Amino acid sequence: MAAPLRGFRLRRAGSAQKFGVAAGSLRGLLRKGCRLLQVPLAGSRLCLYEDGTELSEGFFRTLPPQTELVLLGAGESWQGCVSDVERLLAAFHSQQDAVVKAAQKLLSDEQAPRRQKLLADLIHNLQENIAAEDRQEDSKWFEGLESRFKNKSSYMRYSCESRIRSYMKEVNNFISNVHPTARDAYKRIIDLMSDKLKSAKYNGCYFDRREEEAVRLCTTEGWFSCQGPFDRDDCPCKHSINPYSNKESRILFSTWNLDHIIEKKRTVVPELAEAVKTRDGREVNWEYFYQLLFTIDNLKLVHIACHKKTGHNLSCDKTKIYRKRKQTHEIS
DNA sequence: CTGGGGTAAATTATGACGCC
DNA sequence: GGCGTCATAATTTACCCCAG
Repeated sequence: MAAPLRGFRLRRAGSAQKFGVAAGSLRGLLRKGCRLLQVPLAGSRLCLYEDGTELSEGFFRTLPPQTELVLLGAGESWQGCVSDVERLLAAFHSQQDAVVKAAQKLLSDEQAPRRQKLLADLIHNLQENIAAEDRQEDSKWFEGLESRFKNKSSYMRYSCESRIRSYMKEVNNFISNVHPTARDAYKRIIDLMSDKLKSAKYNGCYFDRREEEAVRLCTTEGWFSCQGPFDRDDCPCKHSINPYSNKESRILFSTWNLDHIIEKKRTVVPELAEAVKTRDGREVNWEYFYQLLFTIDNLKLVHIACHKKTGHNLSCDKTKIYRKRKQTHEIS
């Protein structure tokens, strides 16, 4: 059941030359348009010439024939043909590019490290695109990332999830060190923790700027501040970073650590194993250990300079290792 | 054939420890 | 004091598997 063909007027973002193309679906129109205008299909989209609205399959079906469209390649964008604000922004953008180019030219001949750094930082700061969220708005940000990542927030979310997942993996790996008689009980706790983690989506919310303020570690713009060494309340150096701003910041952010205040490997996991081994009829308060391992109750986001790798010499709260006895629980 | 999930190996930095 | 080795902390990368 092929949909009837309808004609449209296509052009590239930079050109006034228009082409007539007929298709019955958005996919078909994209395919034909890309072939005709010699644009790689991957990452290409169509939007209204009028105001830049991007076409979805559903929206496409509502369009009258001969609608004026712009065919965008990966990373290109079209803001629409009219708005004064858009013109102003476009003008500003082209100026900014000129400034960046000039700075880059100066930088290429610069020998003195200090001036090199100043220029590089300037370029770096001008090339931010913090507001952009989707791949097509800021394709540079996504360079080197797998194609499945469609917007910045979901990638940042993913990167947080994988960090947290690796903590769970470490709890798993510790099984071999758990006393044989305690292994089954330890495994049961692993299962409980895994389920809770899954339902919490591996706490990916920490890095996701779209999340509610209460659960994210950044501002709505994506700014993260270093929370300082594990044994201080603040960061003496006032480190901050916005991994959403550009590729370099994104990569740099991966050197920031989620530091366990009470250390995971040296303390929390061994103490959990010990608690399981010597529980002696009591019920291990696995949710306390969950907090210590996977939540910001015990995690600090720190710049690498504030990440002390020395022993923290902290131990778990002994009063929280086991559940209160059943009786007291039932009375309350 | 892509997206989602998982994992093993590689990478980088640093502290701890013993030895000469 | 300097050196090699091992352990620890944290992440990235490439790769595999499975479902739709």
